[in-house]
Amino acid sequence: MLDLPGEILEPLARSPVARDVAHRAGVSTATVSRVLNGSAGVRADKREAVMRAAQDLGFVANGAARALSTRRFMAVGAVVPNIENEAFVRVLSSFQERLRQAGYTLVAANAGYDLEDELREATFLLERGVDGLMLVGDIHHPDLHARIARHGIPMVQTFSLSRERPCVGFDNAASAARAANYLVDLGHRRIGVISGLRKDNDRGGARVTGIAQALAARGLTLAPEHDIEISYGIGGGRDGFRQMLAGGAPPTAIICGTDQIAFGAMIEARARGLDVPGDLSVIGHNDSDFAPFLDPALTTIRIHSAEIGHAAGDHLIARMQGRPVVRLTEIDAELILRASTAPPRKPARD
Amino acid sequence: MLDLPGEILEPLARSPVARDVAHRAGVSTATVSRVLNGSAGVRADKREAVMRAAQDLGFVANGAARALSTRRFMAVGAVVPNIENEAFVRVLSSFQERLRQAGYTLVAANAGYDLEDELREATFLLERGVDGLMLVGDIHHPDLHARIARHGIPMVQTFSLSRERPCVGFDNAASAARAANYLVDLGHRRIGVISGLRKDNDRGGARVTGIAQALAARGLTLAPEHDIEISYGIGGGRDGFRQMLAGGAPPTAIICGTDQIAFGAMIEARARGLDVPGDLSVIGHNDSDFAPFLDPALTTIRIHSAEIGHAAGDHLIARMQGRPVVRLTEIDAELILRASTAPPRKPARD
DNA sequence: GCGGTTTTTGAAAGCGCTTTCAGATAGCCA
DNA sequence: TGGCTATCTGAAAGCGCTTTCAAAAACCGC
Repeated sequence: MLDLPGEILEPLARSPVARDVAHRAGVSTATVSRVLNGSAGVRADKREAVMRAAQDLGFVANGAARALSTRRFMAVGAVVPNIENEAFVRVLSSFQERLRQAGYTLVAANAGYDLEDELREATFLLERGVDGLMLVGDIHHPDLHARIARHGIPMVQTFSLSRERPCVGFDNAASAARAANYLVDLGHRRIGVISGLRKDNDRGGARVTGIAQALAARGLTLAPEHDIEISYGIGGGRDGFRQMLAGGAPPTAIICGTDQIAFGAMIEARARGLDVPGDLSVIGHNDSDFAPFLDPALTTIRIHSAEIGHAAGDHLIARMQGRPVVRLTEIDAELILRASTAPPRKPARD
Repeated sequence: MLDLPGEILEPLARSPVARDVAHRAGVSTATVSRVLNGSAGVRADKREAVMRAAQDLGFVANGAARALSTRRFMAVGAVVPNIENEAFVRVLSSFQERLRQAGYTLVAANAGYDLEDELREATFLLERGVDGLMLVGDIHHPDLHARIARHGIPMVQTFSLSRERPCVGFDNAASAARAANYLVDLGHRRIGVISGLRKDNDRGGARVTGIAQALAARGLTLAPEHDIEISYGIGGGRDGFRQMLAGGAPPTAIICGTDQIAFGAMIEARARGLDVPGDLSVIGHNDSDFAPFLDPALTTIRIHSAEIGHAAGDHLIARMQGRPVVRLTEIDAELILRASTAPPRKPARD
């Protein structure tokens, strides 16, 4: 059965509880609790005795009982659109890192870009008793915030900025606009966009808006046939670029919603005999691992995922501990210049 | 404040508890519990009343209290080496899908390829009261299984097969051997391996062993200078292939621990003027999203991650519900042939 | 060695739910 | 309608921990 060194453990019949420890140490459960939670005011000898007894018995406090008693679960929930998406995974990972350090457990759920599903998953987490909640974006089911408020737990939104809610993110419109301006500065006049699904996705929407506005400010327009919305992934990028070519004069540069989409678009461009960046400049989003290794290396907007996760974690921890926080934390996205962008071969003049 | 339609809600002072619902419905908390847990034997009118009262009050049962009472947390833990790794993410995602359907919550933790850390994280989850645990691989800290046993909860290992423990996985040695045999059949004689870190990683180790044995069976050997161990990632693959070239006669084919490594190796090969697959055949592992889109498209060993996750989930759910299960589930990995492998240009004859 | 602190300590009361058990109701048949 | 059984229902006892509160013990200066 069990073979921890030194002592035969109780037959698995019942795992030890605080009372057992108290008994063995010759104190009350109150003292056991005090010792195990590090509160002061326990005489050294008793403290020792409790420690040893707990050790000997292999005592592990029952989390449910503790949670019930303290009314804190020491768990935090996160609902992200796609738990398999690299960008969200990175944020979750760094978010969890912080939580873990503070003794919290992360419980992540998948909303699949659907507000109803997001509400359902968030509700599930609330029922589980999470002490805080992380969401992505600023568009949610109308009931969601009421439900969260009802539980009286703090919430923080990530990835985009919000004027109403606590958030940690960046200005999607501004960073996409920066990419657009960069392309215009290079001499591009016909610029296209391939974004992922924009429904219920403020990030995607804001990016396109930002680009359109940036172009407008320079006297250009985002032609409808150059504004493509497709499903995520490399395949989506290929399809998207194909669609774009189907619509009249081809763009000389495109901005893509993710690096995967950009990769797909580059593949399709090459398949059509177009040179990147000679005939087509390409900009991605997220700075995926593979972005610097593509051929040509991909210019992309780097989202500082780790910082977002850390900041969101710190924010929530602070609020759960009743400390003051700033409502909005902006983590700047950064345009990483690589080889997939260049001036258009012959400056388009339309 | 809150604005659910129809009724003013209690000021957030205290969220409603079962007693409130009981009061409002004119029944006891016992009946409330019975209704909310769907147990039979409650008269229709009372059931209705309880349902409506719960609805009106926005009642959500306190998970901790329920867990304390039922002694089941309805949560399952998973400790994976790297929560950001695509292969593990996919398994976690499908694993969670199943758990979620059965009403369980997944709590995932990161072990970082370190047995001590794995033990620590698993202990943390056990303390939280998970009802089941998923691990990766068959190598663990010597104390880990004793601790799990002490909590009396079921555990399932994934990704590799085990002769001792319940598991869902595939035969890493056999599938890697298949890749090696395929290369030998193509006419390759000098075959190299670039694997990720093998310390505390039975999957990596088994794969290399499988390859070495397959080669041996065909009268070939895996030269030490062609057996490279590097850190994961595209950069690792580049470095690995560079190292391999530094050691004498270059291989005509390599098998890589992940598609990322394979991608890196291909980049390095091209940078050296080697043609893939003309001068070098490359096989990866995992069939990542980008594998079919590389140039040339990558031959790789596809791990059926979704099946592993589902099977692991089903296994654990069954055991938590006291149903019988098979101890070992093998999910075959599959060699996906693409364009990165071909016969060697001039059959090596040494 | 004594009265008056200042620490330590344990008994006991929850936390909010489930579940047992016995009593109350309803249902059924004669 | 009465008696007996089959259903329903509520009171109350936990689940295992934290925390309050008052009592006990230790400490202190004189």
